[in-house]
Amino acid sequence: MADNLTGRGANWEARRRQIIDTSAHVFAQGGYHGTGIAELCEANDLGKGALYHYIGSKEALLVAITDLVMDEVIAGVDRVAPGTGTPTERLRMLGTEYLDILVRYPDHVWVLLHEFPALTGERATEFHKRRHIFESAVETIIRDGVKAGELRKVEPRVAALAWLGMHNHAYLWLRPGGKWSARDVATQFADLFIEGATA
Amino acid sequence: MADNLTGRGANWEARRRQIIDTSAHVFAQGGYHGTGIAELCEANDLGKGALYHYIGSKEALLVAITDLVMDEVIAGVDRVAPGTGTPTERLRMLGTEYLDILVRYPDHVWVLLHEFPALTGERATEFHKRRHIFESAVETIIRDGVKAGELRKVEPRVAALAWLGMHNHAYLWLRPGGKWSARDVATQFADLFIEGATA
DNA sequence: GATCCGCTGTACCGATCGGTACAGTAACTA
DNA sequence: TAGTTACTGTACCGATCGGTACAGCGGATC
Repeated sequence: MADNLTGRGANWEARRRQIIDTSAHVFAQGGYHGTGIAELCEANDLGKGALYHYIGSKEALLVAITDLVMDEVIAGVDRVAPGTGTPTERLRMLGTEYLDILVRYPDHVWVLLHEFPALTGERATEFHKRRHIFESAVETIIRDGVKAGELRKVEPRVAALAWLGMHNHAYLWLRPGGKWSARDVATQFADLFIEGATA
Repeated sequence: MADNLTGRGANWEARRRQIIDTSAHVFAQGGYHGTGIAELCEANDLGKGALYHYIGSKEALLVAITDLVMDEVIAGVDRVAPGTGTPTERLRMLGTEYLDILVRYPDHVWVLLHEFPALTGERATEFHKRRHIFESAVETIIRDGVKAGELRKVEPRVAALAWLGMHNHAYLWLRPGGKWSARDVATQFADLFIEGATA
């Protein structure tokens, strides 16, 4: 009997995941278009035949990398649903969740944020849909904060973009085992965003 | 007699600049590695011979695009030198300067922020040197603000990275003729960063 | 009118691009 | 042991890559 839907064994799944992770690292170094199939083969210590047996195509590999991150992001958004605290509390939680993903998957996130324009067709629309879920979650929380009188009358869209910019940008410098932990930085970001930097 | 140092006429200079701008737009659409020379030729309505007469090489074109932006950024930093106001005033000024550049050169900035890892050798080191000038200018202003008691005891490096993230990220959505002007957004960003979002 | 020179298109280069075909191989099953 | 199946390396595909060589063009200069 088939023990999964793909018709492939568990080994296949595990090896595929391994290839995705390794390739994410290579893409993060040289970029998607800048990295050739030959380079991926070498990094994964595989021939082209074997590689394509697992990945299907170069773009499918890119999709797998981005999906991995977006799955986590969407799960994070769900965990910070309405009713799990005040708007500012939820904003703090979401920031922590997001930076945690960023530290756990630095290469995958790098690829996601840098190369998503290379996605085509429905892969692209699917990605944009999920990104919109995340971004509008932030905006909605801020809007709720303003409505509740917890935040002053900021422009929710601009404030959300500021928040997203602060956090997204961390993919360039926040590293596991670095000087600051994801939790540290998330707290400092939240303090800055909510309280400001004024003495 | 030679009327300039390059030995090329003024027409050459003007046409070159035009090619740089057009190519920046193409790169911003398809990425540096994702765009072929043939595509650049078509966009500029030029043969390969003519194109190379002006640009020298593909990477030289990338350098020209990034230099154009960095020249402006460094000039902006110089204009906000110490003694031109309090730290918070200078931070507001720098934000306005930066977002203004971002709106005036949306394509060039896109290329800069996305493709600078493609720079090699001393072109790369030169770029990093100039980027460091900008980033440490932000950090120094914040440090001065804390020292002067104008800002609370934030971690200057993290706060600077938050500030840079907010502003850098705007290259993805801030557009000339869009809903918000660079000045509007700069003010809102500065208010958020300095005063926070709390009511 | 001859000469010169900035500029331009065309033809071409070797290398690499992403991807496919297929023959093998090793391990497991009947 | 015969057959099956998942896996893998090799050879190869046409297309495109970034870049070069060069002949020719037109307009300015003498």
